[in-house]
Amino acid sequence: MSDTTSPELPNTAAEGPLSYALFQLARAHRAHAAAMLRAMNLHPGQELLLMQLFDRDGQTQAELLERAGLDHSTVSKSLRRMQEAGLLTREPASHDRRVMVVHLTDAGRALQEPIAEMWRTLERVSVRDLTPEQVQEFITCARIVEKSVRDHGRQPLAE
Amino acid sequence: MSDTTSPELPNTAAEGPLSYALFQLARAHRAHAAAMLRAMNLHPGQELLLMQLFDRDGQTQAELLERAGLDHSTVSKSLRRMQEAGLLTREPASHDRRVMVVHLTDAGRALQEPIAEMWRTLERVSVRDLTPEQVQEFITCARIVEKSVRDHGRQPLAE
DNA sequence: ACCAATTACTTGGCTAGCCACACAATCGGT
DNA sequence: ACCGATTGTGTGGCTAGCCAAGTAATTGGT
Repeated sequence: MSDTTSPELPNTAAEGPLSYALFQLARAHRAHAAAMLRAMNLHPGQELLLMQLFDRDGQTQAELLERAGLDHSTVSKSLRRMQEAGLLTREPASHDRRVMVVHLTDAGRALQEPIAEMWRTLERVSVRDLTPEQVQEFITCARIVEKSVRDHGRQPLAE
Repeated sequence: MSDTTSPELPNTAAEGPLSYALFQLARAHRAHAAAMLRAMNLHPGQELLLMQLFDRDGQTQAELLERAGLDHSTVSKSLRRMQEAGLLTREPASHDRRVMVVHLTDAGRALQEPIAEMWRTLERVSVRDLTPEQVQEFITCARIVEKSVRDHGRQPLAE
């Protein structure tokens, strides 16, 4: 079985306690999600595009990459592999022959419930030792930090 | 400039609110770290190995991958590239010719302060809109969730 | 003393993800 | 009507990261 021991924290990590804790948590969390995704023959990241298609089938690649927040080349390659895997189809739009319209196949739609179950399981495990108040506070803080980081990207120093 | 708009959250994400918020936060956070690492000609992940070497120079690859929590092949390739970049040296140990002992070069050691500064900057941006109490609570919860996820990997169902 | 098991590392193969570049189709200004 | 700018997508190249298989050196059991 894989090594589940928490990594030793280097001294430099003390320069960013929250950042380093977040980084380690995210890796463990993502690894656990990846293991469940692999059980349904999906690679990490593919579920995000599928989830967008569950909400609205027939989106263009531009819409998908915008909503998923990914690079266009990443989406292009990932969709091609999922097409080869029989999860979706890609056809050029009639009105604009540049855009590729993406549709789920039955096999793709069949993953909706397994993916939802994956998120439920991941959530159940994650919040296992937290109080409901801690869960809410964590989510609130996560969104605040995410906004801070994103805004800083736009406006490096607004002082 | 890159797209800093927060991705649209799919309906399926509601199945795991904390998990999805964590996932989105981690991506934005990591992207910001990656941008700063790129400014010092480092790729994401390389700073983790360097930080271990800052703490103790002359470790073996086995020690490094254990402490960093990475796959041995990932470490092998990453160290080779950093060696080619002149950041470190790898030499077989005299007592056991299987093990590779890793030493920092001057160029590698020179990155200690820039990496520390990167973590400080990342931390400053991250906690910008949080109270000190929220920061502490977030770190506490992050460690609890990390432990829950790791333990679940070892012991899927202990009921 | 010898051979199997273990250990440390390397390599190959795959996908995610980014950037940079290329290309085709559409749009827009003149 | 034309030509430049923009938009949507694809491709190549790079690294991270995982798994699986392979190699070399050491250890251990008989």
